Amino acid sequence: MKQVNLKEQVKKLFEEHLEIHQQRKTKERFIILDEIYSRDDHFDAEGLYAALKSKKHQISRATVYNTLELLVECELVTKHQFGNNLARFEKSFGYRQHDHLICIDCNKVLEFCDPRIHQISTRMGELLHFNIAHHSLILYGKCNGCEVKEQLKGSR
Amino acid sequence: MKQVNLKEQVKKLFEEHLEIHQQRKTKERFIILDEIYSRDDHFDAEGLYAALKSKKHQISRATVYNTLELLVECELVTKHQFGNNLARFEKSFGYRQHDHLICIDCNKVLEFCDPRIHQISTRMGELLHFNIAHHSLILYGKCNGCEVKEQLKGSR
DNA sequence: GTGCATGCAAATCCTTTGCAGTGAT
DNA sequence: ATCACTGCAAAGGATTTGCATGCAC
Repeated sequence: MKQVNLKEQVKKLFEEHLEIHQQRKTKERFIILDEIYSRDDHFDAEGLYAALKSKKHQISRATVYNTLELLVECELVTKHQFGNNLARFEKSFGYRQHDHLICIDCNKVLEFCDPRIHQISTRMGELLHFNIAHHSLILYGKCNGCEVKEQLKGSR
Repeated sequence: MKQVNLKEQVKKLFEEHLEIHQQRKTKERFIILDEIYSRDDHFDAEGLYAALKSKKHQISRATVYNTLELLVECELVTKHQFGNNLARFEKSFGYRQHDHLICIDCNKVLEFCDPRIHQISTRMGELLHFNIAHHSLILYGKCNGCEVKEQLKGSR
């Protein structure tokens, strides 16, 4: 039942955020939030739109973009730019802060944590007089599978 | 005369790269390389195109994009995605590897170095069986100036 | 009822592509 | 002389915007 509780929690948080900012609690917004917290990947706006459509929800692209922005603002969703110019998103409530590792061949995304990143962030903020809000660390490389595939191709 | 030597060095490196890959040494390519190594900022493709135009060089956008890609391939230029979906570039030969700190209000870019990032990169590569090629670490925050400005606005 | 949010389509921004002409090899 | 590279303009993909309609308040 952990899933259910998580969804209820984020829904409550979203409602609070909307109330505080005097924004409306439309059904579209909650359908989108629910869909995002049903997924477990790094999706893009178009993919989310398609998923909603396939579930017979008539929600426009504009609303998808609009709601994603709202959810990023209230920190229930995180936005990433993984190299290509296509924004990717992931749910962010209830998960430990983490960073990403991406395969430059197959685009597979892995996650990892390292406390040193937070240390670096804090230290550099102090040193350079910046009030750090968040960060993005992406390691680009080739995953084992793609590495092997390439070697096979090379030796042909 | 350090500048001149640097420009000569990168020109030589670019020529070698072109020869090895059997690509042509066109004057446009060298004009673009020279312009990039005359700058000292994080520019975008359009800005580079505009700079060339203002210097009376008739170089098309297509060639600018094409050459940037070439220069990224031979590692004379680095490409970044700083949040928004607009690629930014900087010269990368002769400079220590570094990461970036960006003001989310005024877009100011600062640079910093921390050896721990390389350690993290190596460690995670081993742990997750990735052959890491490069990384991107961006710290987002507010610079002192913007921070002060905001406080003034708040207390009005 | 008021006016914010939606849906739709058009507009915009950045980047890539197709193609005819040019110039490096 | 060949054919990779260029310039141009059109296409493309992601995102934003304008406006009429709908619905949360």
